[in-house]
Amino acid sequence: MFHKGLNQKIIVDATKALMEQEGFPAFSMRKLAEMLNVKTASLYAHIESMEALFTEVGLSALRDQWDCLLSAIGEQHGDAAVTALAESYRRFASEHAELYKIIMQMPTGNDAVLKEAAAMTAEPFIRVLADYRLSEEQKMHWQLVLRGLMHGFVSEEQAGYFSHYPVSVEESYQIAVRCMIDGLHKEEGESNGR
Amino acid sequence: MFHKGLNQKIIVDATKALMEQEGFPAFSMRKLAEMLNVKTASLYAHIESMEALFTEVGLSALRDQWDCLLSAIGEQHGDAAVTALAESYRRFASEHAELYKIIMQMPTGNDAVLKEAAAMTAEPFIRVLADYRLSEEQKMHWQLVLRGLMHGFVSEEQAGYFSHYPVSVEESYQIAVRCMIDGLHKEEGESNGR
DNA sequence: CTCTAATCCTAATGACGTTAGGATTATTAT
DNA sequence: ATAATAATCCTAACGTCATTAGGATTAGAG
Repeated sequence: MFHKGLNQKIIVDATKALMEQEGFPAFSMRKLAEMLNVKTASLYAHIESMEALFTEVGLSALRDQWDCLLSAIGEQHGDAAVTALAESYRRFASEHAELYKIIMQMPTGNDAVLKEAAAMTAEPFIRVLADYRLSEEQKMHWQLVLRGLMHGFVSEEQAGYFSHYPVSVEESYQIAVRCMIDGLHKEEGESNGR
Repeated sequence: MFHKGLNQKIIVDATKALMEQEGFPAFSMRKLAEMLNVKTASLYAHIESMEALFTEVGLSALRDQWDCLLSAIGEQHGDAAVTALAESYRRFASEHAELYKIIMQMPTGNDAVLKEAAAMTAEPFIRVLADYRLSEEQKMHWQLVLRGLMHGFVSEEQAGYFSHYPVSVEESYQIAVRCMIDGLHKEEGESNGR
């Protein structure tokens, strides 16, 4: 049985499926090859290394996240758009916890990949902040602030540090997001788009 | 050469040193054994497994963090205490980036360990929030909010997602912390320690 | 001074990622 | 149609990894 029609896209998609199913730490080239009814060595005709594969998987997952966030924002603007972004950000991360881990582990090392990943991550936040009367520099700051908050919340939650708390984590998240929105308005008021 | 006086504390300390020096992913039992002038197998007389070792290392790192944060807060109160906590949180994470990764990777699985880790992580935040006129439930929410923000910021920074930005990340962090403090005061005003 | 328990070693196992080189099939040029 | 070329997948092997079993050596208790 030769020429089974293997290619990079098939391998990347299978890797994503395997990781979502068994978890990121349990992944191995052997299991991936078994899943594709192929010997492990055959994979190396289409990918350079496992690390390179992880990069491709990360970029693919990042595109999934990008789609999810942008479609959640839709045609909304201002506070509603921020709220929608925050809600969909947390939902994507919890529904694709393993892929989310890869996204966060990916950019170490390769600078070109880092820039592509950073741009894709930033876009939904840039879009949502466009409606606020802030300078470009302020928007940049608030982009980092929003991303930090959302990622941090999701990350602590996934690590398990927020379990066993006698309060609704969902509600905590909403408090945080509302706090950010208040902060955005305060900043708008203090310096009218200087 | 027998009976070299190996014990768990020595192994844990050496692991921390090795990780801080060469990074978390580069760690191996071989290197650890070499560092201690011992064969790899000998380590297993004092630790159950590598994962168990990681747990001990994580708890030890968490104690280091606990010391660092509490001494930074010192006798300060209110907004000054929150600011000091935020500043020291970010500093500890950047000075001990590899240990910080372990802290965040540790609690998966073992529930007893998770509770100990969660309690130790929470304490500095609980102390800082004690000065605000808020209900216990509100304090709980804001503890999660503050932790989420600080961790998220630090984590994105370490992953590399905040590099190549034409603004001072330090300043972004201060904006975020000030926003949180404003939020705390607003919450105090709306419901006087209900 | 002997017995026991702890300590450390040698040796081996199985899983892992990765590479080299050969066999087989598809594609292209004649 | 057929020969030359390229792509695809395989077998086999290597070195590294964490981990375990069992034996040799040493320290401390009776």
